Amino acid sequence: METNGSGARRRPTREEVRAALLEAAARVFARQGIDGASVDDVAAAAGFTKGAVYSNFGSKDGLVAALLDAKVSTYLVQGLDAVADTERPLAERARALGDRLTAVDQEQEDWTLLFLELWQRAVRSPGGQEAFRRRRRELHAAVTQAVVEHTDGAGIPATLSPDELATLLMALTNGLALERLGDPAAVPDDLLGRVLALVIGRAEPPRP
Amino acid sequence: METNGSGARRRPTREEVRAALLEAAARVFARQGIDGASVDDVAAAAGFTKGAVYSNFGSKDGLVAALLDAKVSTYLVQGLDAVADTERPLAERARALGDRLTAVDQEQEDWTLLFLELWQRAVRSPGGQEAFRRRRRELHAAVTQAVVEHTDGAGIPATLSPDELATLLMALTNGLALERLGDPAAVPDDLLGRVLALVIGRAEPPRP
DNA sequence: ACTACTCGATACCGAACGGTATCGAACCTG
DNA sequence: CAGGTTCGATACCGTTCGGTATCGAGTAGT
Repeated sequence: METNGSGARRRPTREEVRAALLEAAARVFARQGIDGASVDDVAAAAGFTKGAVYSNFGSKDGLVAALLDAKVSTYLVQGLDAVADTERPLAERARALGDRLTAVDQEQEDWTLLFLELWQRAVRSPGGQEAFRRRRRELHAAVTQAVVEHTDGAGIPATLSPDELATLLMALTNGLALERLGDPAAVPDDLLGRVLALVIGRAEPPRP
Repeated sequence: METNGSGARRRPTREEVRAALLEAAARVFARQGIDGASVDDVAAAAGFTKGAVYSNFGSKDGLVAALLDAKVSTYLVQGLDAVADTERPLAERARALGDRLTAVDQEQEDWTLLFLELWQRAVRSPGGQEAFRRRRRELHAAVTQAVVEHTDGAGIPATLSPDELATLLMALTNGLALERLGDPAAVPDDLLGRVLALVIGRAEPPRP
């Protein structure tokens, strides 16, 4: 099974190679852009050569698709986890959610940039549009359900359905991330949370 | 290309050529992406060849920069014009503004896509970052001032400063446009207007 | 230990692109 | 009409990149 230890050179597992390539792709693509980075660049950043990429992913598009899959699922998990604790009052929960999403955006810095580019590619490519929209709907549905569970019975404004609230939440998160990309200082850390609390807790008076 | 009334072949003005190239660039870049479209493609779409582009803009980046300038100013004019009429009540004005911005996004369809790509480029390029941030601040300042003028004395929530309201407005517009890009049906036309009215007119009760 | 197989490394190809040098026709000027 | 200038058309170059065919070291089965 393994000729590990001292002396013998071990060949990395296929999974190890895959993971290393994906991680390198995320870094390099985010920094240089997907079109701006060559397959050689990505492979080299992972300590391999082109051959490894084509052996594992078939094409550059295959690598991009795999990266999209990995990242989107990560995003969904993060989002759901952020709204997991159903203990505190609603407005406070909204504020916590905003802070959490903001923190995610900030710690992953250039991931936003890559996310935008993946979005563009998906919209532009004829085949990818369908798959992307399916993923998008899944995420939307998950967020909507979470919204329903959290706001059930609470005094949220009737002007916004849970469905629309989910859309608003996603749009706001992405929009603020975009804004922060252009000018990090222009977007306070707690802005998202305050806006969410404002929209959600409309029935309650503001407590300074 | 065109024959004049007197029978002689007329050469188009330099300004005509410039305008035609910019218009073609907006179309072609939006559809194929900036990196995805060659200088030949753009020139051909305008009825010219590469030579015209390099004679007028010096480089592909020069063309992109000129296009950015033209489009951003258009955007600002549209936005300011949308909030121009200061007659109607505030909430109603907010709703009208939302509808107007939404309409702009919809009629220019793939402009959003191009806008995103320009944004990316600006953030990524070392020199462009500064110029882009300057433009961004100008736009933000203009929007902030408009917000101050419109909400002066009205009962807007103290949780959001005019500055933050401007950021929120821009982020929301872009975020919803992004969302609509992925799934046009998921974003109702009047959502932006309703949310704005909700945030702005927090003091007033909702009128169905 | 021999053999068959896996899979990344290497060398290479054809195409596409940005950019440039040059050419020639359309326009000024006198 | 003549000479000069502008400016887009054309041909061409160097480079880069995605993709492929092939090779060879490491691995597993017997």
